[in-house]
Amino acid sequence: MIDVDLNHPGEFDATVLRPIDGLSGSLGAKVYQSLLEAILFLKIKPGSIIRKGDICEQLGVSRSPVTEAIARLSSQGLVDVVPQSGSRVSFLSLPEIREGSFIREALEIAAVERVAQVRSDDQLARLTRSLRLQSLLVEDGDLAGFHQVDEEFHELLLEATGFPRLAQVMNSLSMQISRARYLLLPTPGRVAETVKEHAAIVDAIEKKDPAQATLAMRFHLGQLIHRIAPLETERPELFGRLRPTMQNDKMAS
Amino acid sequence: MIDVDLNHPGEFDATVLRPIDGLSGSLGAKVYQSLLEAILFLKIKPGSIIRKGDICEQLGVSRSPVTEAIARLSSQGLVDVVPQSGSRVSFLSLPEIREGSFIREALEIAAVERVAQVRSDDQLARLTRSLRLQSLLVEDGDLAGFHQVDEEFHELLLEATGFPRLAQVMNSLSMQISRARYLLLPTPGRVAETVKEHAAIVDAIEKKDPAQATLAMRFHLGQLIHRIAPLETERPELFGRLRPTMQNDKMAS
DNA sequence: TAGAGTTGACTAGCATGCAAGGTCAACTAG
DNA sequence: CTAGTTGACCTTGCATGCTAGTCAACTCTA
Repeated sequence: MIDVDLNHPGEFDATVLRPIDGLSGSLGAKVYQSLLEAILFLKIKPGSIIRKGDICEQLGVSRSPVTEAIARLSSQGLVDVVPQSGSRVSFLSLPEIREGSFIREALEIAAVERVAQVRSDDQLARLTRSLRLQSLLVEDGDLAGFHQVDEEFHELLLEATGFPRLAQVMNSLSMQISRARYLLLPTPGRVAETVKEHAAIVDAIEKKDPAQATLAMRFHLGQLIHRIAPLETERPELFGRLRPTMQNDKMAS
Repeated sequence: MIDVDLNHPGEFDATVLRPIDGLSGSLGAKVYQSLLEAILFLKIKPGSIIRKGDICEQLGVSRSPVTEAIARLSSQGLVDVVPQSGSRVSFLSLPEIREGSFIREALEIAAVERVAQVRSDDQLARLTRSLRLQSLLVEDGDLAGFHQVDEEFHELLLEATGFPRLAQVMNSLSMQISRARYLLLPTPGRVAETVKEHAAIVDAIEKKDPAQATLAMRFHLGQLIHRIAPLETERPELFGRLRPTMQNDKMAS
């Protein structure tokens, strides 16, 4: 009776939303950040129905900023909203994750290819420093810290292209991946390999060898999808059983 | 006196917005489409101040759907909105256009590389057909029609990857480019070259030669930025004199 | 008993009133 | 005449009442 039926996913536990007090920006932006964090860290399970009214009550705001935030999440594919009916956190979808990986690969490879050509010594130094920090964290077994620095490393690479918005774009495009990635507890063995792969990338950048950098990055990113794919059978409840009804949103960005 | 001062850009001419009657989706979606068209086709000039109240009046809707539409346009960089002050259509910015071109190049090159490997005969046939159509339109001197088919050709390529959202993503990312591209009246000489470049891409895809396809696409896309760059001096009024105050929108996607 | 039709409760979307903040111009003081 | 100040107007952002559409449960009928 209390058993969870996926067709009737219980309303999400109310207390998972971070209060918006410490956040910056407009109310809508605060609500967005709070919801985004909850969804990315899977504090709200894929498939959960979200009621605007509940969120209003929890966060102590009216429906306007909540609507704004949900619209944004919807445009990023994290929330499916059915007009006049309801909204739910989107399921994970392996096809969509593959597509996201393809896009991410395309952008990061192009970025690293460019960086290998135009890098400054200062940028190289920053990458090398990040690399040393990664080794340190691995030795200490600080997996959470490593995950953080790992993301920063990729951001550093993207910013080194001289295109400031590139990192933002990548971030908003690969949120599906971020969510899946959160499921992959980093293992000591894997992080060591990751550092090696990062080192290969930095090495190629140092030598200003675009072709080599491209190869290293391609290999590195290829690892991720191989680790994500098994999740579909391991955690089927996070993936929609049937393809999420990809309705053609006329307003889709 | 009637002369336009860029610091006081007159409100945009009211009649440029297509009525929302013939459009589909929610009211917000309709307003979005109407505004998007007006901005992309430069019916509203960059730098123009847009007042939600005016738009409400013109389209006969309330502020809610207009706000929704503008929020969306803002997230795509087509509108700059200053809280409690006003909104304006963003200026063109060569750095941003370069960044957009970089992203577009990365994605289209990756796409064509993949298509050259996994294409079906049917997909190749569609591309070839588009190519023939292009030649036809060039012979007829139908430049407007060519522009349309040109865009469809690139969409066709992206869809051939098997990633349905890729074309959408590209579209929303390269709206700055679309706007700049609209300024480049296609010339008979240029379209002929374009067809040749397209033919080179299709040829490589036919031979399933990813490396060649990549090169051909890279060359093809490289032409665009070379033609856009001079616009900054030819049409300075469309580019912000000072860098648009890229405020760090906390909600930026 | 099974199925179709109806009804009711719930949702998101829309309209509109209100408040907070910013801009600009006129006015005042030096 | 110029610089600083102040105040009114105008904008967006937020709150809230209302509308319409959807889904599910229930009832009536075959």
